[in-house]
Amino acid sequence: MNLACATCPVKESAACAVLTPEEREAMATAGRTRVLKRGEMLFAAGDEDAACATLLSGALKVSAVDIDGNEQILALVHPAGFIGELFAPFAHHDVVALTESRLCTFAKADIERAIEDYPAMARALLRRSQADLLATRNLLELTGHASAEARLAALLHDFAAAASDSSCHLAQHFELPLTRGEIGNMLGLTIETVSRKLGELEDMGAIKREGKRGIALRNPELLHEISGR
Amino acid sequence: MNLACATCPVKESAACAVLTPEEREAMATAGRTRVLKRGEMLFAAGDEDAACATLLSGALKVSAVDIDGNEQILALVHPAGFIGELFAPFAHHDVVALTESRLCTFAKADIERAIEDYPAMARALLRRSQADLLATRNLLELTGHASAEARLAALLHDFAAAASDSSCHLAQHFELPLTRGEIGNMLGLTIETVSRKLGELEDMGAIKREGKRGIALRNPELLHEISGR
DNA sequence: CGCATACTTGACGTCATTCAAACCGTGTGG
DNA sequence: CCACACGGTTTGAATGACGTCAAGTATGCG
Repeated sequence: MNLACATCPVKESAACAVLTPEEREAMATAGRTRVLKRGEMLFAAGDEDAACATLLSGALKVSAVDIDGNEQILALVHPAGFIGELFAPFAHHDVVALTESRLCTFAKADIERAIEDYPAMARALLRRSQADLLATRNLLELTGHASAEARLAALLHDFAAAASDSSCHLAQHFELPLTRGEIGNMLGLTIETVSRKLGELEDMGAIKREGKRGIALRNPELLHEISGR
Repeated sequence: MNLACATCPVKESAACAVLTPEEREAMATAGRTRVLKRGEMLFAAGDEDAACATLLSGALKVSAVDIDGNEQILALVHPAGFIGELFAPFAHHDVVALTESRLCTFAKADIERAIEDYPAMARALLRRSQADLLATRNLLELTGHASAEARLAALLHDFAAAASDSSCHLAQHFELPLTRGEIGNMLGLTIETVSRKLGELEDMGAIKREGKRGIALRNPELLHEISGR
C-alpha cells in the first residue's frame, strides 16, 4: 500500500516533517505502510536487511533475548518514533508490536540514500537518535540502583506522562501498554515482584488498579517521591 | 590553545575525519584543546552551555547522580568519542575524566552551525550517536537480569576487548580504568560485591588480579561462559 | 611518619527471587 | 448453559544473593 502523507497522523512530528513537499513525495513512493497486530514482529535480532520505519500509531517494544530465553525490553517506541539501526549490517534487537500498530516502512537503503540526499533528514534523525539515547540512559539509571518499588513508581510516572497529550502534565487514568511480565522484563524484576509492588503502591494510596491493565493516579506527588527523582 | 589537527591522534577516526581540509580548518579555529586530570569535570548535569568535545586520549565517564548522592555510570567514552547533548537546552549528566585526558572542545553553537553547514558532519554524528545508543543498550541488557558474577565477567570481557588494538581479539593483560566503586556504580553493585566476585572469578581460574588495577586473563572462554552471552 | 584513599574480608540482615498454589476473565466445545 | 482449559495475575512461604555494617589491610602522598 502506498503512503498517504496527507492523512498521516504524525506528519508534523515524525522525522519526515522536515522534508520539503517534493522530497517527501519522493520518500513516499519508496515507503509502504504496514499494520502489525499485538505480538507481531517487525524484525528480529540478526536480520540482515531489517526495515526502517516511522511509527504512526500504536506502540512497539525493542528487546533483546539472552541465551536462556529471557527477554529484556530495552526501549518502547511511541508514535512518530523512528525504528532502525542505520549503520549496522544486521539488527541487534527484536522489534515487536505491543498493541495494533501502523507503521510507515522503508528499505534501509532508501533511508541511507535519503540521509545522503537530504541533509535535513540526517539532522532530524540525529535529533531523534539523541533523544533515544537519553531515554535509554534514563532507563539505565532507573534499573541500576533503585529498589523495585522505586523502579515501578518511576515507570508508572513515565506512562502517566506519556498517556497525557500535554507533555508537562500527567494523565489521571491510563492503560498499561505492557503485561506484568513485560514490565518485569523492562525493569529487571519478576512477574511476582511487579504484582506485589503494584499492590503495595495501591495500599499506600499512590495509585489504584482498575481491572488488569488500568491505573488511576491517586497521589502523583507520592508516586514521584517514591520513585526517588 | 589552538587546534593542531595535523598531529591529532584520532584524525582518522573522529567525527571531523569526514570534513574536507578547508572545512576542518574552519572548525579548528573555533575549537580549543583542553586537558583534564583524573577526577576533573568537563561539565555537570544542569549546565546550560555545556561544551561539546571529541576525546583525543584518555577516558571519560558519563554519570548521573540521584537525590541521595549515589552515582550511576551510564557510559564510558574512549578516544575519538564525541561528547555533547546536541539538542538539549542543558546537560542531563556529568562528564568526568577517569584518567588524564586530552579533548578538543567546541561551543555547542559551533557544533550546531557545523551540522547545518556540513552535511557530512551531521551524518558522522548520527553514526556515532547510533553507536552510543547501541553501547548504552548493551549495558542496559547487562544490568537488567544478569547476576553480579555475570555482569562483572561481561565487563571484564569488554575491557579486555577495548584494551586490545585489534578489535576482534582480547588483551591478555590490562589495567582497569575504573576503581571498584566505579565498577559498582556502573553495574549496579556495591564495592564489596565487586571485590568479592573478583576474588571468586580469580578462584575459579578465569582471571588473575595483578596489583590493584591490573587484570590478567587466565581463561577467556570461561569468562565468556560466565558472562552468559 | 602519619594520614587518606582504595581495597579486602567477615558476620549479619534484607529484599527480591523462586517455587507452589489459587484466582480471574475469556474463549471453546460439549 | 455449563465444563474446562488457558493466559495473565495474585498471593504465600522459604530460600538465597546481594547489601549493610564493621574491621582490618595495602598503597600512596604530603
